Amino acid sequence: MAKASEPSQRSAGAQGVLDAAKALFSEQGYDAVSIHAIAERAGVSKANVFHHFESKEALYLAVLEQACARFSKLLESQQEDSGDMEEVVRAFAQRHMRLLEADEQRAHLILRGILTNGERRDEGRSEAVFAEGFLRLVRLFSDAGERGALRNGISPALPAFLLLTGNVLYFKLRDRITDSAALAPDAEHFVSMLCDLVLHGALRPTVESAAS
Amino acid sequence: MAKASEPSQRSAGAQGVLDAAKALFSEQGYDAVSIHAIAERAGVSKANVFHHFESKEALYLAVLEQACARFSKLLESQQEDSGDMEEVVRAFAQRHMRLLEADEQRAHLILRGILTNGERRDEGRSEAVFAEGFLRLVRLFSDAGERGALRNGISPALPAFLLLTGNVLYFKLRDRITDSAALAPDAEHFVSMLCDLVLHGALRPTVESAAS
DNA sequence: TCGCCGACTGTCCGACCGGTCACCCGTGGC
DNA sequence: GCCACGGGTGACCGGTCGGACAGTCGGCGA
Repeated sequence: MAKASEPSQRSAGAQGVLDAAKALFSEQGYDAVSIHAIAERAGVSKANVFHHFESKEALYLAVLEQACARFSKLLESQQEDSGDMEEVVRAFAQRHMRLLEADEQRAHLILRGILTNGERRDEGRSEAVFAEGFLRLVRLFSDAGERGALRNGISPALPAFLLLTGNVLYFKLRDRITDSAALAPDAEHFVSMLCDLVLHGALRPTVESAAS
Repeated sequence: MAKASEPSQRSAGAQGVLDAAKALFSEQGYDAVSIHAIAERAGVSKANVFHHFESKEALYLAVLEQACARFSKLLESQQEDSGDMEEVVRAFAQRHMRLLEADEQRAHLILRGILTNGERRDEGRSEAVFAEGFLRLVRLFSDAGERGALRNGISPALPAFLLLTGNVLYFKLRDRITDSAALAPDAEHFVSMLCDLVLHGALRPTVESAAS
């Protein structure tokens, strides 16, 4: 049977189930979604879902795996050799945000996997794709630290952490903050401002950055 | 019946159910926890749970309400009139982190309510307790901005956002980062470093902060 | 033409879900 | 002695869950 294999190219029916499951899981979470609901949304019978995936858990894992794989692929296709490190960091953060916004279901799915700890249903896959971006950013700041560009007492992991979690939480919460306290007019402005603050807060001042 | 009232002083049995529910909800989420499991943990019968709370949803809400009320009370009991604003911010963030750590179940419960959007089971209560701290911090930075202490292009909401979300995500993820990339030896160091970065990144440099 | 195979379905199952109900029991007031 | 009452219980309800299974159908290679 083709259930356990991973041809990365599913049959049309299986992909339809996968898409329906992705939509529902991403917005309601694992427990709140029934196989019946997935089948209905995909326009197939419930039994057909089990024909393509051997269990609900396996289906969830397949959905998440596909999401992580695509996100990861897009993330690592980002080159980062364009001159000075400030620009590299800004470009990275900006593209990271665009990656989140490119497929909101995918992003919410992965974030759900990271933020709902304990359950361990995803076998750490969503965590891994987060760590991937995180470690790349850490390396950038770590290199800067070895060049003496980091301020004293700042761990290289901190600005990396703030950049990523800032992006992620802005993405998750933006529609619930907008009016109470204006954070930013849109995502691009937010990322720009975020980079500005974090870079200025983490890096040792240079000569040309004397102006505020 | 005492079900709908809110005497804030439950009977011993009811509080036992409430405590068991808090523990389970906070670590598994609403859907994954059954009344049976709550009853078993509380050492009472399932029917007894319904004797004290009229539905599962009402029980969840009661748990969350108690958690939010206590967190909110502790949060607003923090005075913040101790000299210069840097120290006020540092103290605020430090106490905010201690508030998270003081009762991890409570913190996870509230964070779950904030991060699992959409479902709207909590009627926005956990969101409100987050906004409470957020708006207080925003006001601090907003005042600083009016005194001209904020760097150009920095919205007062941004440092407030970073401080709170930094705390929260460190709290949620710390045990899954520790070895891969050292973020901080402990929570107190993290908060200290976080404040350092955010304040330095948000505030206009003063004369005595010329040293890195 | 036939047989096979994979996609797909209707139907059924046991388990468990949230919730109800009649009932029991210890205690305090009369 | 007796009754009212609130905490607590076991048995039970309808419904839904994830999952199993036998079987139908259409296409395709021999």
